[in-house]
Amino acid sequence: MSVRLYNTLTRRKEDFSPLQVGKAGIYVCGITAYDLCHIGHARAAIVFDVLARFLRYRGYDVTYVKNFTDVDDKIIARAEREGRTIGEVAETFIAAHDEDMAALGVERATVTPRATEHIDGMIALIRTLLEKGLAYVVSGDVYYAVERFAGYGKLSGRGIEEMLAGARIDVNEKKTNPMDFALWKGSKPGEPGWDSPWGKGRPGWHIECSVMSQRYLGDTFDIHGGGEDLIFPHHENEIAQSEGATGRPLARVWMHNGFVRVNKEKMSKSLGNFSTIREMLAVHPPEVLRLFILQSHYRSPVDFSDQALRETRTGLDRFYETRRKIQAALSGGPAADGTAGERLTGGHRRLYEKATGLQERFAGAMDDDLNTARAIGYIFDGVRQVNAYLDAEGQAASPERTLVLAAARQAFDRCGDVLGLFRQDPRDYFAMDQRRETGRRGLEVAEIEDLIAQRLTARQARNWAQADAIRQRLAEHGVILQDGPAATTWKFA
RNA sequence: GGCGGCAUAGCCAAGUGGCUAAGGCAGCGGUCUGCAAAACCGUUAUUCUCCGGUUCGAAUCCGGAUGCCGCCUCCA
Repeated sequence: MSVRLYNTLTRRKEDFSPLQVGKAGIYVCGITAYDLCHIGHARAAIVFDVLARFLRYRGYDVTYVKNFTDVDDKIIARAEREGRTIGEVAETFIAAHDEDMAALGVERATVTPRATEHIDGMIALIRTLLEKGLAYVVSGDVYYAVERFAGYGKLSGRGIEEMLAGARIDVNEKKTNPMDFALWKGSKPGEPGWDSPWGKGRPGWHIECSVMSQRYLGDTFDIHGGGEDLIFPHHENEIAQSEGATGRPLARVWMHNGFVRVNKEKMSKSLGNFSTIREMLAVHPPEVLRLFILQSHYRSPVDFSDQALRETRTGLDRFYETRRKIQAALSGGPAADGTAGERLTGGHRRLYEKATGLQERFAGAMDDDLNTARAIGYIFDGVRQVNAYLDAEGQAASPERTLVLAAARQAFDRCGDVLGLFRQDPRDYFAMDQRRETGRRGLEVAEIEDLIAQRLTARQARNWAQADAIRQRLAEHGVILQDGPAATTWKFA
């Protein structure tokens, strides 16, 4: 079974076959560093993080390039407004981006180039395009002549004519064709800029990606990704630039993640209905955000709401409850003692086979265009089976139980590694949640635990009325108690 | 106006020609518990927006209708 990926270019799922056996080169358009990242950025980052992780799991040597756009009109505008340089503004938001992504468990890309580090390359590429007659200079600006590139529109599936029919593009007298786009923009006095053969100026938005992808991955590489809003014009223009210059295909597979919506409406900067990652993390555990996103297929739209996120948290809590039980059973139990899985019988054997088969089923779902939703379904199926086992034949410690639960734990860990989920220590997961929620609700962990201790005393005296009164009092603050055989644990509702 | 996507239970969400339509959340009944909570067991879509068609067989393919959404402009 090989990895199959949906290719926007062909509108089909295709078997992934890299240019070089065993290697995969991926380029994903990163952020423009002029503001905090929102949950749409989080989705794109998480989706392609999972792609890279899964390809590595499948044995590919992955080179993942994700750029930072650190020069652009919006950065310039913000810098002007705040009396800072564009470098300072970009630096601020790149650092914030890195923090947010780390919180969400997004691994750093192999290479994270910045546009301003590649101005020379951009100038060289624009020169080539001018030499090939694909671009023209107008008073300090350079434009790409779209109608001279035969393949223009092949990614987004439309022709120049029909795009013009829709015509909401701004009128710019300098352009020969309204669809032409800027490769280089001359700087106005006072604006930042770089010297070029066409005067002081700055690059257009699309040229950086053509240059950086070629620099780190070559003329043609395996996978190019980004949000679906980048299909047009950004990726279409990248194709025109790169393929126009090299005469070779840019990327073999184009992957685009679907949008984040809020109340059934596209979430976007222009609509102003966006939540930053930070705002979300103040209310929800980071792993819940990640799980919520991966519970839908990456190409479908996903609708955020507090309600939906709370439900996801309930599910994730359940996973970690089970993980905690496995941990407890394994730390107290005897060694597996050379017991062979093949010799197990009954319930031990059933779970052992489920556990050892989980990875394969999981990977099969992931092979099918990164079907994380189905893959996660298999994991939760495994969770239920582990719980059922622990309620039945797994109650007593035994070498068999150790073997079976260790197999289950390993299966969860291997799958979790690919998703970037399910890998915290259960104690840390619950403790983190408790810390955030006590902070939000103005409670103290010590207070709560003191009440729990008082209730224990009452319970030992069989004073149920008082014990229940304490539980009720905690419940009013959203604290739910769980009396276990060894101790009482608690969490927020 | 042009192009494209989606429509599966109370909600979220897999499933793209053939085994009982995954999984999560919520609900209900039961087991366990001092009572709860958690966990488990059972249960909640004879049917996949509607109407036609292809096929031995369709949620899955084709045609049409309706509804929702996205792109065509900076956007992950």
